Amino acid sequence: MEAAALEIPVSGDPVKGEETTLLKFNGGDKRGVCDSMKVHLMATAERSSMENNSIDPSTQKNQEDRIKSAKEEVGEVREENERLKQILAKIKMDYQSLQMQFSEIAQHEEAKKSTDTILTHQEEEEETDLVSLSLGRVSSTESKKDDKKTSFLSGKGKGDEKMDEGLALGLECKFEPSPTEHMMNASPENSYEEPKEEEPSTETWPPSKILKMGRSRDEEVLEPTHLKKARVSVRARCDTPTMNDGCQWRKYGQKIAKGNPCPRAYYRCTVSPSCPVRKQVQRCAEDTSILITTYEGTHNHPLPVSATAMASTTSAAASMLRSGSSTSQPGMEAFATSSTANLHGLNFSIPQNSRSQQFYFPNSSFSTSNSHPTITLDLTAPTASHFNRLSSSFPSAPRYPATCLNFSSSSSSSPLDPSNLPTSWGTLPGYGALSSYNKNQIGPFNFGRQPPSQENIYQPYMQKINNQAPSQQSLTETIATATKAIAADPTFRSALAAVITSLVGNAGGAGGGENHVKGENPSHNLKWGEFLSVNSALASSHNGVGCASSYLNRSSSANSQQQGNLISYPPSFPFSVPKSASASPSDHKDNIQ
DNA sequence: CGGCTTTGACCCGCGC
DNA sequence: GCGCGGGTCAAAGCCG
Repeated sequence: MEAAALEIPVSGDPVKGEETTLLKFNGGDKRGVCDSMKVHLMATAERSSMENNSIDPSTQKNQEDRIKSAKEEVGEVREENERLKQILAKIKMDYQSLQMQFSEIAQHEEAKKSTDTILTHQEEEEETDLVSLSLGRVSSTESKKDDKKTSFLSGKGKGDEKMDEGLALGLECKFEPSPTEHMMNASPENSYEEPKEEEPSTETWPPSKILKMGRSRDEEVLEPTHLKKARVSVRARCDTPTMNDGCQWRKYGQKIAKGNPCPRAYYRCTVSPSCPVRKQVQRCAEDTSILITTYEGTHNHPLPVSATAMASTTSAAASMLRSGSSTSQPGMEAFATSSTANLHGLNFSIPQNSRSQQFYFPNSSFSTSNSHPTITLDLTAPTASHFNRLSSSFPSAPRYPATCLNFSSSSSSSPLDPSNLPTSWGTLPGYGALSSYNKNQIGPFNFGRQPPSQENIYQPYMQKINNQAPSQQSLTETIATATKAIAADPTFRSALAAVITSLVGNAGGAGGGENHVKGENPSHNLKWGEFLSVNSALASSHNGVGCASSYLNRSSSANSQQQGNLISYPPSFPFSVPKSASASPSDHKDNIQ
């Protein structure tokens, strides 16, 4: 507030040449005015009292005049004070209004920048081969913040967040192999490109594809070197050595890769002897709680229903990757721009010429390294901290994915929460404070564990397990989101339509996949809701450890009533219950019955 | 005993 | 051509 200084000449009798006193005060300060008046009056009184010693009628008149003048001055000062107060009030109001306007403008700017920063961040990520792709995982708080942006998509209550989260992943990335690929492979390049689907969501494999999928090296050699199999990398927080994607894997090697002290394990699909699919599992060096699973190749056999979720997800991602690398950029750009808000984000990095073009979708990313185009599904980082992946997302970010399957997080009531862990977990060597275990629990994205031998390599890292919580969105919300995305982006309509079809059409999880070679999973015969419910029950009764499965289980039981309500959710992630995370054949021996 | 994991060796591609 | 690193093989060991 400005100081309006008033100088009030307080003069004595001019005639007598009395000294003049200047009273200064701040206009807005009422107290200052009063004090000034006091001073003035006191000075006047003193003079009058002194002058009274030599009483003189004429001087008395002068004193009275002075008093009057002083009173007048006081009145003037008061008026001035009032004026200044008014001015001050005006200034204050103006300031407040300007402040509000500024805040509004700032908000608008941030909203605009949110999309701009996307591109900026993508440039940052060009340095890496694998660009993070977080499928909408957002913290609970962040998700609320993002509600503004995505509210038009979701428009759903909080209660359903959990379920949607699991489904969101499917919606965002799950594609029915056939329709999606047909669409995506429209470009000439794709005609001979190796299928990137890691795990097809359905059994409907195009014959041509199956023929392509030879495991023999001879066939692979035929592939153009520059078009090696695309890879789909899934980053997820998981306390278990590998995440259970529902498929059967056999470990055939392990190496210490450069730049990461954590060993990289190599698995191959054992569902079919000739299945060419490989996967690599490695912990993130910067955040060992994050498990990076990279899929390569395409299954040449029907998949268990439990494996279709991840298969669909990776398939969709791979399809997008291929599409992005082969189709015209405008298409992808359109997809990116229109889907950014709707689909919780995919970050596409599509090299064009020497420089990669990236299209940001908050939680997902595409990138193509030289020989292995890779798409990373980052299920670890909140959308907002997408670019803080690897390191910052874990410690700081609330672990409440808003839109995706929650691979890594668990709520306070999560199975990973010590308070909820089976008591027997307390002493499991590989899990720090955790303990022994019995069986894996069934469930979608069941991050199963591996035998102790394999867990050993991760023992040091298991100690970082933290309590994490899932947050999921409703199926309807997700579908609404996808629907809007479709509406918004013509180039991606088909793909998302396929996704939705796959999600909804598969509801009930009937048939589809076949049970594992070894060990039947009774839950396969259950509908989605039943599946979840059963899983919940099993989780509690068998000391289940699965990551995502437990989350979904929980969400299922949370949204419904324990095991009571059987919500028929699409079997996006109906994974089986392997004993080990790798879901190896042997693992299924111990499938929960 | 069968099957899986482990792990060192080997192969291959790539960059210098 | 050489070295490095990624990926795979396969024998040995382990486990149920």
